[in-house]
This record gives sequence, C-alpha cells and structure tokens, in this order.
Amino acid sequence: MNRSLPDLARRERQILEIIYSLGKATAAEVHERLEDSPSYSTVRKMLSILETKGHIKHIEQDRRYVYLPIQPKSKAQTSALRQLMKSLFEDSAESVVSTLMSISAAEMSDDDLKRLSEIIERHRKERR
Amino acid sequence: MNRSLPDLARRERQILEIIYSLGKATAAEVHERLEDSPSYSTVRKMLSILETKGHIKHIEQDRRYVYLPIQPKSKAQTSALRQLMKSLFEDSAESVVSTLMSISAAEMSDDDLKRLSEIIERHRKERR
DNA sequence: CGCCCAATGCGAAACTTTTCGCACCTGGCA
DNA sequence: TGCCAGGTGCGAAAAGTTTCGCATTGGGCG
Repeated sequence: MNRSLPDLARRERQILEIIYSLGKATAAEVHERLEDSPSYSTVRKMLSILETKGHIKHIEQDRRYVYLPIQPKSKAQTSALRQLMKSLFEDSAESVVSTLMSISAAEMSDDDLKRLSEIIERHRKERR
Repeated sequence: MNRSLPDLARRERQILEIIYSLGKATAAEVHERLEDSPSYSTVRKMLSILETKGHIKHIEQDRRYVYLPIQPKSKAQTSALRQLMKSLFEDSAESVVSTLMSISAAEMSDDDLKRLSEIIERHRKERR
C-alpha cells in the first residue's frame, strides 16, 4: 500500500508524524505526545493497525516494542513537500521560500540565512 | 472550528486542496479533478459538509454555487508549512531548502534560482 | 404555459477509523 | 513458587466519513 503521509486518516497521520519526528518510538512515547490523548490502549491499537497497513514496523527492545517508519524519512520528506507545493504553492519553489522566510527568518541568525543562500548558490554552480 | 488542512479527513482534505489550488471551484470542477472519482452527488455532499464545518463558503454565480476557502490561502500556507517542518524537518529551514532544491532545482532556470537567493538575501539585509 | 435540463438538499446505508476494556503473558521479587 | 507491574493482542462498540439516490427547485425555450 504505502500511501504517503497526507493520505492517511487523521490519527494515523498524527501518530506516524510523531514516529518520524522522534525517529523511533514506543507506544508510551507516542501516547505522551499525542494531543487530546486517547487511552494508551487506543494508541497501541493504532500502532498495530499502522503496522498491518505497512507504514511502520517494530523491533523488540528491553522487552517492549519500538516502532520505526518503513518509508525512509528522506522519501517521506520529498513526497510530503511535493504534495504541499502542489496543493498550496502552485508548484512554485519561490513561493515556498517566501513563506518559509516569513515563518523562520526572525528566529534565524545571519549565519543560518547565509547557509541557506549557499545551498542555493551551490545548485546554481553545479549545473553549469 | 477551523482545523488546518492536515487535520481534515481524507476526502475533505483532497477537496479543500483542489479548491485552494484553483482559488475557487464549482462542484463540477472539483468532481473532475478528484481522483478515483466518486459520484457528482457525493462531491456535492462533501462540499456541503465542508461548508457546515466552516472550511469553505459559497457564492452563487450564473445560477450555480462557487465554493471558496474561508481561511485565506496565505494562512493555510503558513500553517501547513509550519506543521510540515515540525513533523518531518526537525523545524529546520535549512533542511526544507535542501529538500526543495533536490525536488525543484533541475527544473529551474538560473534566474529562478537567483531569485530564490535574493529572497533570502533581502531578509538578511532587512534585519540589520 | 408547461416541460426539460441542470442545479441543489438531504436522509440513510455502507464503510472506515477510532476507541476501549479485558484477557493474556512474562520477568523480577518477596 | 506465586504475585505484581507493565507489557501485548484483539474483538467489538462507537464515532466519524463517504457514498449515493431520489426529491425538489427554477430558468429557458417550444
């Protein structure tokens, strides 16, 4: 199956996002971070459903399950960003960057910003 | 209510995304663009549900309903990007830009890239 | 005027997601 | 050994979403 993040149901998505943001997570950790928290029992059930659907897997560690995403984060990032660009940014990188600046610029140091420029400049050069 | 895009149910989200990407849309237009298309009737029902829930509104034009988002696109962009950064990019603008480049750089002209740099440089200067 | 076409409104069935409680299992400790 | 704490598994109820068909409405045209 392997639908991308935004095609999941609400709770499923929330939970998968938590797992991605932590890299890996136990049921308890997910439960802790989930908003308007349902019971622990519910969270475990959702995890097992996500596993059945092929979005996550688990390993056993210290006698408890630790869940991991199946799709590597880099792929999830790419497909989520693509999808977002398409639905809200007219597929325009420029528009994304503008919004990104309006969100983040204030909290970034000059060096941080410089580093962003450099990422872009590097791409300009590499293509020649 | 006004949950942001990613907190909607699957179909609801798909439909709202179509409306955002077109700016405004009739039931027929949404129907056309919706994947694995459900009946026209279903689409209209969803639109009326989205309206009830406060995500869209309609105006009448040439004797048919034209639906519009309630939340301005710019707000939707901001909150969706924030959310994405948090869940998949460790809140790092740099990481977003890298991924963005890997998606888009190949299809951008040198001028396009230059314009991106300028957006960032502008922010560097404005803050001094 | 009356009919037809192209809309909308809405109730209810079907399906999917979400929630939870209870049974079970296992290691550590009194 | 037997009990407790802290895990997992899972069935089934509840809630939420999605689908559709049929009734209704109103303008344009013969």
